[in-house]
Amino acid sequence: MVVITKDHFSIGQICQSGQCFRLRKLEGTGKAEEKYGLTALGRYLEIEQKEKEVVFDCTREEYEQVWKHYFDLDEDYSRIIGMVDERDAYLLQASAYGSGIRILRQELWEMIVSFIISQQNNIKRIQKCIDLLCRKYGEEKYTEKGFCYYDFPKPQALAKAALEELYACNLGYRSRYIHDTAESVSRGEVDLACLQEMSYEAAKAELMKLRGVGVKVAECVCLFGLHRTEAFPVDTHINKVLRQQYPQGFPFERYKGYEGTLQQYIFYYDLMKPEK
DNA sequence: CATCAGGCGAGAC
DNA sequence: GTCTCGCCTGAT
Repeated sequence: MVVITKDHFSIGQICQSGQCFRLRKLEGTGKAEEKYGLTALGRYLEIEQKEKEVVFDCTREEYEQVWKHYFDLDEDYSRIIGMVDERDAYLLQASAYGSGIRILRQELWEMIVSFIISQQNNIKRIQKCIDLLCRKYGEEKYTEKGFCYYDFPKPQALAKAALEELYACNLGYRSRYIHDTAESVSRGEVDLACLQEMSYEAAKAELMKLRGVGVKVAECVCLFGLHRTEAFPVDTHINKVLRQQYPQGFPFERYKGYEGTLQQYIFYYDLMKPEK
């Protein structure tokens, strides 16, 4: 057990922010007891959200070596929120509302597949699709306590899948995209290892060579899979907010390097705030 | 029944 | 280069 007491860190908000589709609230836990399960990096982790602290069910060593980095706990998010223009009432409200969100450092390949699936789709169904893919094509593993979980499938495993089988995973027309993208990556036509070293624009262009990856998906992959926090994915929610709240244009210049973090606050606020 | 969910690709111009 | 359209599928 590792107990973390840190500002701007809410597992519940991260879970609902829709950046990680394999962080789930465990059934049967309510307001009094909020427990979450996360499958990532070939591991399974249980996390409990308490009033002012987050409890990781792992050793101090695993926390220091793996999860601290994964949850971006070295970044000071109060500094980012503090950058918000005092006169920008909307952004002040949005960033305060989702102040416990962090930009996770997730796995690149998983992000590519997950955000291809996300297009014209809703979070619930996206999670279901990913569950099915993991069960069918991911490696089956067990925790020390005997809990069964599945790794995210490798590119080669998905490239081998028949198109009909992908349709059976509820992917719909995205089946073709997943199939072709898995082939491109497993053949090395797009080298994922190189992306880390590339500039943001170059990495984005490289990702867009993959079928089913357009501007929006590429930006999500850059933000969540490469931790390029300058990426600012514009989807239907963000588009609506930009039209309604920023008819003169969003002040991107002011927030250079942190656009993606603000995008998450705006997205989450628009998605979650009561009575729209 | 129509519309929408964190869009994209193909084709027309 | 920009614009339009069709697309799997489940929820409302």
